[in-house]
Amino acid sequence: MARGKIQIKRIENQTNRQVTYSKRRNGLFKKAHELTVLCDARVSIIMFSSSNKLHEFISPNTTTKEIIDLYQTVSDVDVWSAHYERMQETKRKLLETNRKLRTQIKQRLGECLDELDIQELRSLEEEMENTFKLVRERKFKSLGNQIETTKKKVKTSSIFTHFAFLSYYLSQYFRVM
Amino acid sequence: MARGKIQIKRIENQTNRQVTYSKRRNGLFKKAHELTVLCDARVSIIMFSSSNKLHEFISPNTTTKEIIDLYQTVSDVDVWSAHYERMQETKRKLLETNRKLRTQIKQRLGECLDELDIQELRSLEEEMENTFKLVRERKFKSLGNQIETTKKKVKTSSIFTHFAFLSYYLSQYFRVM
DNA sequence: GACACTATTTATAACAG
DNA sequence: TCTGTTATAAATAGTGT
Repeated sequence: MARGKIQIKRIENQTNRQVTYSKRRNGLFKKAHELTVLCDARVSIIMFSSSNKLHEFISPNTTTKEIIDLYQTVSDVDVWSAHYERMQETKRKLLETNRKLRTQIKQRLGECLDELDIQELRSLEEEMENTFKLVRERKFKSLGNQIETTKKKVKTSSIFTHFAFLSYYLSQYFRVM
Repeated sequence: MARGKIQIKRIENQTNRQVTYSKRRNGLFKKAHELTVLCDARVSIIMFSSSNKLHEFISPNTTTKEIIDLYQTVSDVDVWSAHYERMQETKRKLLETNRKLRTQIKQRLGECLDELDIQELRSLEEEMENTFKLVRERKFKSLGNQIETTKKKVKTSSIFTHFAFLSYYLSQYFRVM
């Protein structure tokens, strides 16, 4: 018997609370099911008891995941938004950085030079000149290393192989100079 | 009046269905609220009407996100991972692209040349040489444009300004040659 | 469409076994 | 702790405004 009007406030007695939780949970789920059938709706109920026990209801012919995905799509107060926005921002910045890097590379390939003013062209020219020298030196050094290695290998390699490399080296050497 | 036992089956009349949906939804939310207070529980209800309208209930002092996060932790249903993984993958790829672009630029600044073999050095050398020429030509052309502009402006500019620019132009010209 | 009424059904708090 | 009973509160279908 519901003796006296129910006061809606926390049931302090642990046992009564537990019993009421169980009963009302069933009631709630029953109502949810009726609503589903009567009104052709989809309902997801997720609940945690005071002891953090999970109970859920989900309308037949759907899944909780489906409902949550839809919820995410439809609702503006997007539970995922904090993460999502942050990642979107990161992605945006990375794309922007990549774009700038690509422009730099293009300019170092002689493209998009129109965008540069005379000062920028001068810097770039100087930079290219320096790097060109560095690369040339490096290549020369690399060739030097190779000929050293070849000298050491010469005893075990055929005179033909040795000669072939020497020819290549010399051609590169004069190309470089 | 609830005249006659309610049959739990879809209400075919569109209007009645809509009304019942609204009424029962309120009833359900009220019950959920009572359960929250009486039993110290947390409840999340997400529902979609037959016309895909979203309605939700969430216990006070919590958020839908919290409940869903907890739900995900406790149950095995993996709600966000699909989205999350996809974005992580995108980010990873962008960072990788970014890294490669930076390496290319460094090499075009004469750094990190150790990583290149002789063939790569040769390509790079050639590329640098070509670009250097392009940049030089471009600068020369840019200077040419400036002197043209200056010629046209000469009537309205002082002879001093004109002479000063010409000196600069000539210094650049001989620098370029 | 929202609200008011009301006969009835339904849910349930307190209690009992 | 659970299951059942029951007096009573609450919900609500159908109707009217």
